[in-house]
Amino acid sequence: MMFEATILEAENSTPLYIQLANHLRDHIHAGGIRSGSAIPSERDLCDQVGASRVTVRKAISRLIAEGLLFRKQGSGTFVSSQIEAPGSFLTGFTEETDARGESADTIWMMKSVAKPSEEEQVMLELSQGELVVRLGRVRLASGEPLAIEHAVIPQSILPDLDQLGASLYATLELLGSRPVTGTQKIRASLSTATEAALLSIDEGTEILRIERLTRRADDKPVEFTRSAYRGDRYVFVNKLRGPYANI
Amino acid sequence: MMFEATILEAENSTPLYIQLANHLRDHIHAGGIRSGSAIPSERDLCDQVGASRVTVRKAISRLIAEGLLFRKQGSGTFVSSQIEAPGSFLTGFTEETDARGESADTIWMMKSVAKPSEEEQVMLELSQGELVVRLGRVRLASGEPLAIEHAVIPQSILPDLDQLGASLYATLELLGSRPVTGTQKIRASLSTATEAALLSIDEGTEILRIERLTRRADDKPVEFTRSAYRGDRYVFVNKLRGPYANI
DNA sequence: AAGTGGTCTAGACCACATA
DNA sequence: ATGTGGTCTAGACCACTTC
Repeated sequence: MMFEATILEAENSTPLYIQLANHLRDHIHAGGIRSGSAIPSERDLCDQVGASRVTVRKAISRLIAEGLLFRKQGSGTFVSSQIEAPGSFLTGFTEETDARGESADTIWMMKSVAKPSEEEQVMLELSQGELVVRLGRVRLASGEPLAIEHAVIPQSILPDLDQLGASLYATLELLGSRPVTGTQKIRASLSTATEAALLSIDEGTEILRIERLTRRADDKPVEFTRSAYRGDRYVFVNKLRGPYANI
Repeated sequence: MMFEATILEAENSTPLYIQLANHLRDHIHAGGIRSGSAIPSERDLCDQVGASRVTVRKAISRLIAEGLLFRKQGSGTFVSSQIEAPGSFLTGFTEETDARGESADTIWMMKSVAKPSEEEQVMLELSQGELVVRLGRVRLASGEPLAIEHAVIPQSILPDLDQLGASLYATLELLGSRPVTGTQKIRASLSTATEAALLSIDEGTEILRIERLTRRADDKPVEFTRSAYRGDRYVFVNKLRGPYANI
């Protein structure tokens, strides 16, 4: 592989290391480097793109954080063998379903501004009197009901319900409230009569319940979502990565 | 807060940025800085400990990856408000149970070297004829059965069963095969008769099934574990972090 | 011995926040 | 205006892998 010095534009407001990471990612995805093969050494990349080694390492670290590359000291930096999707994170239902090759649909049950419950007030760290947006949805995969989702968002974060597009996460990103951390609680349970009706299953069938609280970089809670997934059709897949994969 | 230049030892083989991260973490946990308060600026830390800014930033990035700190551009670096446990990762049953303040116990059902099943051969990417170590355990929390775990490890990674201490993960770390990435599949299900007997529950009760494959930094599979948790007592808690929290 | 990633320095300029 | 984090450079030495 050989990059040209011209691929990085100093005038571009995007940091050099992100530009370089994007170029490398594109090149690898385009088949420029096979899985298991080494990318050029850090010093070679410095020469090729005209950047310092710190910058090159930062670009590589980003792709390592995504799971696309891994380093071997004294040997080189290599393309991971993973078949998996690239480093999306904190994905919503739509992205996840698309990634599995299924079509995602939504039946809206609720979309309103309301007073928070006591629990929601605590979870979302709301100030007295602050309102919330409630989103109730039945989620379909390949045309069949798969999950019930009930999301609660502080109104201060999503002041206008009309701003809400197809994807909640895409909307939040646009509004500068992209969630970057969170906590999920997952447990096995049995379906209630209401859930059974909405999901077209029998009452008392196994259900996977997921409770998710996500936060912005400044730790402000963004979204509290409770979901109930059909236990017979849904498997929660979870990629693990140690905190020090990159640093 | 004021650090002394003497806290960092150049002769120590531990990198400076890790020494500094450890000192900062200890200082914060000892109550030296309250949640929400700012730590000293990066340049101040440089002066105080006699390190370059790159090194100081790397130390801080590590603590951000752990979730202990967060940065606000133009403003400062602050201690996160979380009450949660520090940044352990890919935790095993023992660590997790301890963290909840419960006592963890184990009843061994199996500890042997055996031929892998076809599925295990594929999952663990074994070469022809390679054997595996099987560990079958009932896990107790506060004296009551909580889960059944069945772990499979390539014999090449754990050649001597006597090396196995109380914690599988601690042993793997010692052997240089610390898992750093992995994939988990979680689903809701109902207990079989055998599981019900082992867990002291009724047959057909809700069960949370977890399947986990972990890998080393060089992508070699380390451990394939299937677990069955009592649905009425166990909640799987999962912290989320975007890939770019640090870089 | 040569090449690779791992660590580290001492500067510099920019964008943003706070006052 | 000052201080903060965000980016970037051009070197250096070390530890490890490979030949």
